[in-house]
Amino acid sequence: MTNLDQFSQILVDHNHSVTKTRKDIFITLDRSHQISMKELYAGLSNTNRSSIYRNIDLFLKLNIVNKIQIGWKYKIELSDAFRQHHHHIICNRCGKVKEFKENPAITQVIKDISIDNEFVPLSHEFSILGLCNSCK
Amino acid sequence: MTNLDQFSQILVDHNHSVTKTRKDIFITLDRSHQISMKELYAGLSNTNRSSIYRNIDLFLKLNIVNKIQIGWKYKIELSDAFRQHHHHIICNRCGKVKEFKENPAITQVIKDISIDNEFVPLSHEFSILGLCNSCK
DNA sequence: TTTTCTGCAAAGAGTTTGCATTGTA
DNA sequence: TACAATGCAAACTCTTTGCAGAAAA
Repeated sequence: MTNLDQFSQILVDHNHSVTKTRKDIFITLDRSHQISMKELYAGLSNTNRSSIYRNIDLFLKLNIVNKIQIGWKYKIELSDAFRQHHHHIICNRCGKVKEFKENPAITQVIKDISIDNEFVPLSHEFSILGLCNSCK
Repeated sequence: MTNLDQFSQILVDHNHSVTKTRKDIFITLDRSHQISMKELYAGLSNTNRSSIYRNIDLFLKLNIVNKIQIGWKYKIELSDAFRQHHHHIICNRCGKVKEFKENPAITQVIKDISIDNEFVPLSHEFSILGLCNSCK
């Protein structure tokens, strides 16, 4: 099953239509690692901005995408349902984003903290900010 | 030395004036854990929004405050220079934010990942999202 | 007194909304 | 066909900018 099939299935399961606009947005996201709203609607010039905003909103609710903070702004990326779970290393100077894989130590910390706080963890974010090899 | 003194010292050290507006903003931040821009300028009705934005911008550059993402929006909080380093547990339903202390396992992960990626880590963010005790 | 900071007003992003039209199931 | 989704235009919120006057060094 391709990512696009899986995506369509999620829409159907939640009684949403599988439209051309939605597939186009999904395909664009699937091709990029993380993308800003601006880049997204620049790359989809035939699609109205409102529709993109409405659909990203829907995708967030259905946990198809995540919103991540990069500096002052945010970007969108596909959720763990479509990509291996990972975190971000962000260069403060050039803004470049690298990814690193989830790590058992992180998983354990989340478990411990959640128990201490009587909290049900559903997701988490972890970013390391600093200077990349070429900027340091 | 109080937080306010330390704050003034940072401004002086970087050749910025210690103005009433800046002190007012700092005092408000010092009284709240994390605060949105809206709450900030609502609480400082005598101060113009532009000045608040300009000063928060300055505070970010001087590492007096941090920007943290809470759901779709961001909030501002004092940096580690003024508060014990910590992370956030955020309830997806009610939006409540709890804090938890830095943990040696996290520190170690950052060290390992940074070495692997030839990266100089300067700061990091870690948030656990899910459901709090009253919402679960 | 000189330089930096603030308030004001206006402009610019970014995002949301209502409604008529179109497309999907 | 009935309902959900889209496009369009307008409104709204959030943030930034230029400039003149006020405050800090």
